[in-house]
Amino acid sequence: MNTMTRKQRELFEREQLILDTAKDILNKEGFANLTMDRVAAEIEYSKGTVYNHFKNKEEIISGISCRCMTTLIEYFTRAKNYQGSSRERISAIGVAHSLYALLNPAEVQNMQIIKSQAVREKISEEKRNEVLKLEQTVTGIVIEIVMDALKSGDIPSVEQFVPDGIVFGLWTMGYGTNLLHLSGIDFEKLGMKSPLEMMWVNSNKLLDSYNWKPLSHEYDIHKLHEKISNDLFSEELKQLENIKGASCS
Amino acid sequence: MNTMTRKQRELFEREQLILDTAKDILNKEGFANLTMDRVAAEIEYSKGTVYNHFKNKEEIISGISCRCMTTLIEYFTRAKNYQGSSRERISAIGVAHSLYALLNPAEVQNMQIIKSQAVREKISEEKRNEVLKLEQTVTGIVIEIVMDALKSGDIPSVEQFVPDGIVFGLWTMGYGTNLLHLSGIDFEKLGMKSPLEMMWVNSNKLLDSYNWKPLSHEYDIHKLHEKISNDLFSEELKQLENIKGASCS
DNA sequence: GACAACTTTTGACGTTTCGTCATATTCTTC
DNA sequence: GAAGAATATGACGAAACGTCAAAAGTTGTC
Repeated sequence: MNTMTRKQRELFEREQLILDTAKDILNKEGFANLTMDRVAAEIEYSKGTVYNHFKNKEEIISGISCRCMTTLIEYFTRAKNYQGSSRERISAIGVAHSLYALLNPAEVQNMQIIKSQAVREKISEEKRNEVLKLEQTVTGIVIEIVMDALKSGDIPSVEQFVPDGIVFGLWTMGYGTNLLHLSGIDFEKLGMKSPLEMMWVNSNKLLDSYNWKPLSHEYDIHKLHEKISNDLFSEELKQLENIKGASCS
Repeated sequence: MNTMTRKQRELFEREQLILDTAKDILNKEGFANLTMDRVAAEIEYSKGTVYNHFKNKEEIISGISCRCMTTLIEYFTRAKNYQGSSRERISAIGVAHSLYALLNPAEVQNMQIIKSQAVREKISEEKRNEVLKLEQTVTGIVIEIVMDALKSGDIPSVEQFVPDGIVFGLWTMGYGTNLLHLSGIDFEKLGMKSPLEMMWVNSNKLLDSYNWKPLSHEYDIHKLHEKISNDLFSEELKQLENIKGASCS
């Protein structure tokens, strides 16, 4: 039995339709072309109806962002549950992040938009907390892995603030990488490795410097990356191939 | 003799006035209240005149951002010219970044805004390149220090892509930290160190992992932080004290 | 199935802001 | 001081936002 009445279901589905439509416009035509009238026209309801669902444009953005983060959380959860050493599991988080960024470049941008003050300041307390909570879920997953590593002794617990330091380090590198990715610099042309590759190397170095065993010189980090990709994200890898293939032809 | 005519000087000064005014509004009342009419009223010129200087609102933001980056570049240059080991000089970059973020919290936000797609897509090619060029100046300074360290042997040049990796790592951590700083999470309340402190620790760990001598266990990183602050940024430290004092009373 | 009470949808409307442009004003030069 | 160039002005049209009274639809009751 469904817990929702038909009415509620309809409402919920329309909400998704609005988000889908808005996301489409956003991806295809950019933030400037995302207007309430446009969304209303596209879903073939009146503007008032759209406003019944979302108090303003910014809350639609927020809604899109939340759905994006839900996908990310799904990836991260898979990584957390990876069968392997704690170091492999935290590495899987890195792989998850990369794959997510590659598969959903537009979503990475969206998550950027919602972080800008202009959008943030127009969103209701409630919605802001929703985003915050999802963000905490994400960091929560990472913290769990770090805690496991501390308990099992894979990380020596000599220093204080180790978990925070590691999570903070990975978090900042991840977001910074996304930001750089959007900044319009073509790294390959400058003779640099791709941002995601550099991030993979650097986050491994960071983990090493926290003495998270086994240290990366004891194995091949690129092979591990491949192994995790295949083990956990084979489906996503295929999708990626399709996208790449399509954009080349 | 001045190279500009009086007319040009007036124009230039008005441009600065517009930027000052806009920055004030932005800081005090947020992005939403920054309107062209408002700026025009405040500087006591007509809207058309404002549009003579800046093609649209976004270009004003861009202008503010450029001025902010110029300040940052000044700080970074001071750090680069610090008399000491290469490791101390790169550390000075970290100190410069922290101090900058503490002294100009609003500017950090502004630089965030300009990175958002919504603003970016409305800025002319020309202005976008101006920002890009400043950004390259910033990274250029850091790269110079890394190169010096490689030449002097402070970093062993075993691996390829070392300079890019280091710059990329510091860059992403820096921007990520700024982002986190704005995200509205109160770290102290969560029992964590402040973002800037965590960044300081993590970036030192990153430098260690690239084997940048002397490694941080050979000295006290917190004392070094203090020393650099006093040597290079005593004026800025005083300003900081004033701000803190004011906000407590 | 008729009626009342309640919910949802609609789109016209007032408001704000943007960015333009014809006109007015000021400045420069001869 | 007049002609011509440069600059400033603010009224104006267009585009979006967000609201709200009225219309349409739904549900429950007799």
